[in-house]
Amino acid sequence: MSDKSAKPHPIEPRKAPRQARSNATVDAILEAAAHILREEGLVPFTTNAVAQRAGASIGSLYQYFPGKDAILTELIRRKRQTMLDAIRLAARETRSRPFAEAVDRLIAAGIAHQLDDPQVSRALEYAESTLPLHTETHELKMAIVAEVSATFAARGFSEPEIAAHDVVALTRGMIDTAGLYGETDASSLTDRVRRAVTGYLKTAPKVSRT
Amino acid sequence: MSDKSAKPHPIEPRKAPRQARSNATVDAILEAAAHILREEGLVPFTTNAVAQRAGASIGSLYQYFPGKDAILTELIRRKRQTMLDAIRLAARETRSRPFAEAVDRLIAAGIAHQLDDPQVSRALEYAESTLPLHTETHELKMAIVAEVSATFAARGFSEPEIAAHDVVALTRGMIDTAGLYGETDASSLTDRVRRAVTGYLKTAPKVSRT
DNA sequence: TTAAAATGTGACGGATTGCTCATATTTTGA
DNA sequence: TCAAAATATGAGCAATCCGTCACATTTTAA
Repeated sequence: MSDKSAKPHPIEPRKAPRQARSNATVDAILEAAAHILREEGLVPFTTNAVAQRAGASIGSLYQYFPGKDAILTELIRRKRQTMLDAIRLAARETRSRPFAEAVDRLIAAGIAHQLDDPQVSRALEYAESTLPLHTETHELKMAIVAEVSATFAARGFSEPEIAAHDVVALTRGMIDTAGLYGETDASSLTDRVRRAVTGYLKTAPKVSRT
Repeated sequence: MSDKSAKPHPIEPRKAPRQARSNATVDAILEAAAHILREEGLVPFTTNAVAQRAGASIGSLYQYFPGKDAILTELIRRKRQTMLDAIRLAARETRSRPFAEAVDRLIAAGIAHQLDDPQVSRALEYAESTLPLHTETHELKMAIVAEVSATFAARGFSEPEIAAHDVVALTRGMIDTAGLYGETDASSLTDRVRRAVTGYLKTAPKVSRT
């Protein structure tokens, strides 16, 4: 009856490390966090466990993070930034290359993001849905769609945003499934994803040349 | 140092209810479990919370389930059975219908499964990855692929398993993303998924008619 | 009717988790 | 050099959570 449901755990970091030593501590904490997510998952992911694994004291941990959710948030933000950078790089480096190559590079960026550390990715993915990060999530998706969309628009597709949205979604689906099955052959996966994307794009409307 | 990582929580139900009363209790527990997953997620999902919400005592709960994981497992199994039934029905009812209609029906079954109760679906999806259910997961995927594959084979595709695998994966990706965005317009989603599937299938090899 | 089986109850003990705080150590900057 | 700022420590408390167990109630079936 009471609002037990709302658990507004703080998300933002407490204070930024100012010295090299504390910087190392924060890094160690984040690495330990990723390690636990990778090896044991979200359930045994506790502040005490993270601190211990990081070789730091709980006190130190709480100096920089107000709780486990803040650690997860930081992990998510870093991973996202990495992927977005890769996608932007791929898009920009293939501006004047053949379309097929541009598509390949974008797919490769997405695959790298998910296939690298799939356990951690999956855990963070679910964690994200329980965190108040929806605004950021939306912004990220928008940024990704914007990049892909620009690439499509430059090649004459008339509804680049929709195409980008759907291409990203179906690519994600295939990549996730592959990760689930423990597929490690990126080239085979790339090949099949390319076929799906290409097939889909053939049905997408193009700007009519009058 | 010790193997704290392995937490082999029991998964199988303890005993089956024999009377109508206990049957109702088990149902209430499962409904309460779904409710908590839907409203609060995996973190506040505790045995005590489930029992309280179900209007049963913890003692009763532990009479039928050895722990929270067993409840999640049962939830997953029931949901899966429902979806598989729907897919089989769709496949069988469209055996002698136009191919486009068969594809639509299969897509609709998948969409219904995910768009109905997306919060619960997401929670169960992550939970599944932490449970020793991989064998069952694989069997389910095989069963689904088998149905879709049979449909494809009957229409002359020469690599129906691969096509089915990829179509299921990309469909899942689009549906999941839609669920994430809170899309509720099933018709729009169906339309876009159909375009993706159709586009992909156009690149799939067909049996050559000699 | 009645004994056995099935079912339901919830207080509670042991274990875990989140997190603080008083205190110790290191680094900085003047 | 040395006081202030930054950083690190970990015992320990409050708040859960899990899960059992002794006992009460209901249902079954002979």
